[in-house]
Amino acid sequence: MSKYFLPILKETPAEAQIVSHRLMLRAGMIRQASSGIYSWLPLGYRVLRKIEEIVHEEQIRAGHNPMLMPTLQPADLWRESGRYEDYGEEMLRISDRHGRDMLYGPTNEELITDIFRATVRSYRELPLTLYHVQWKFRDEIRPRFGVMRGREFLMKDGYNFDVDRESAIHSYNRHMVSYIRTYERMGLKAIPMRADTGPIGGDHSHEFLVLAETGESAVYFDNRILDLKLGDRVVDHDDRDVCAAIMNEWTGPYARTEETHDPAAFGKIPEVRQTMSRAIEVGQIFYFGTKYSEPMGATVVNAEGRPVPVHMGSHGIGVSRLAGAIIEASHDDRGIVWPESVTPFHVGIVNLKQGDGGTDSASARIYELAKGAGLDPLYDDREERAGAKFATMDLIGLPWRITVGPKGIRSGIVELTSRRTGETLELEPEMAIEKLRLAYAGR
RNA sequence: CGGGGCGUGGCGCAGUCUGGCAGCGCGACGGUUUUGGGAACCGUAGGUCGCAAGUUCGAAUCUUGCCGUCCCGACCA
Repeated sequence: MSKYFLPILKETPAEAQIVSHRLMLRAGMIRQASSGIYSWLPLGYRVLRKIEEIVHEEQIRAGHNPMLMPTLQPADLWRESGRYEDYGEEMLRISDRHGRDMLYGPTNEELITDIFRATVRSYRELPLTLYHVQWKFRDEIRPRFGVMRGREFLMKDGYNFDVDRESAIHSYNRHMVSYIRTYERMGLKAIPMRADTGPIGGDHSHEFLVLAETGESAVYFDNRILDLKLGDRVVDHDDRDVCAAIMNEWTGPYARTEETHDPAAFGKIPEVRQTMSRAIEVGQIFYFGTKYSEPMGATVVNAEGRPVPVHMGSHGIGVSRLAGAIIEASHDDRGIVWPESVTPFHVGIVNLKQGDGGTDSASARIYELAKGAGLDPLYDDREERAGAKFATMDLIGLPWRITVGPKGIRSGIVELTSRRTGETLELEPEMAIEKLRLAYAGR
């Protein structure tokens, strides 16, 4: 820690209104550059990358192709789809030195469709799903809540291309499955809810919402949906029936946002299961048919040899927003409580008596043992009192802490403490590392 | 865009009404004593008081304009 950049704040910055924003600032994860635009400091950047990595793994598992498109796009493509005017003030428009109209991409349907139409000719090259994780800019009227509603934000956005509606619906269902697993892995209970389609358009859409007091959306649902779990279920993402069954399982119980809420249908649920809450939107999937492929001429030749516009869908996960959403869902009065899967470090090592030969060498050895076991440790080797070190560890929310004290180390014992439960075990260092290795296995 | 705040050292704030040496707490740095839940003492550094113009002998303070930022509303894949 003496070599790390971790600017902890004892006092809460005045501008932060919600708990995730306060904790991210206090834990030195982010720093505001301007309204709705943030720098990700080393600790925050670690979390952001872990979230992004889980997103990638689950996309690739579902058979989707990672790529990277630019943030700056030519305006002409957007004129072609008709959205250059439609998108309005929320789109940041820029011109280059030659006076060409450019824009900072708020989404990528136009660009991906342009790539597709230039390269794909036959239905035999379908189905195809391309995605990337890239920074977006939407010039919100009023950014707020830190990274939860920023203007610049990191988003995974994907686009599927299918020969007909039936295939595209399978792509939709497959995305539902991959998204459910993605959120589960982050320790979140994200509920798919029927959604409005907004300016992206289309007639088939679900949003994924994480329950949180501070959420911007009011939601209504049958609490049976909270019991659903994908867990370790092995899923063949190419199997239409399997994906459709999971889709039906998760969209069976009533779950709607304010915008699509149907009080009559909600009223038919047994009263004890009727639940109202606030929630944070962390993703959305759409099927929009030929909305972009028709005006932009993205066609393939079908099995009968005739050109047909491809059926498309798009899907988004708010990667940077998730960092905030996870904190909203997992914190206590002392600080953040990271799920094992996204924690910036696996274990914090607290040397209670810095400068004591016994604790110094034991702490250094445990640090090396942890690294040898494939773990990321953070060693608090600062000349601070124990209380300050504990408070820092609690604030930054690492799931585990190893405490190295002079009394214990004389008999070769350290303490392994869970951030979530506070439970403490007294163990030899090797045993503590072994327990951690098992706790993180598969994450 | 409408309404309401705020802008003074890294952070949190007082000082502005009523013009007169730019302050407090935390943090940082150095030293000493400490070390099992945010230590104590001594010392040090750090400020174009958001920017510009104006009024005045004199402006953080008054006037005007601008900028930034936060909150409520409208907006929001």
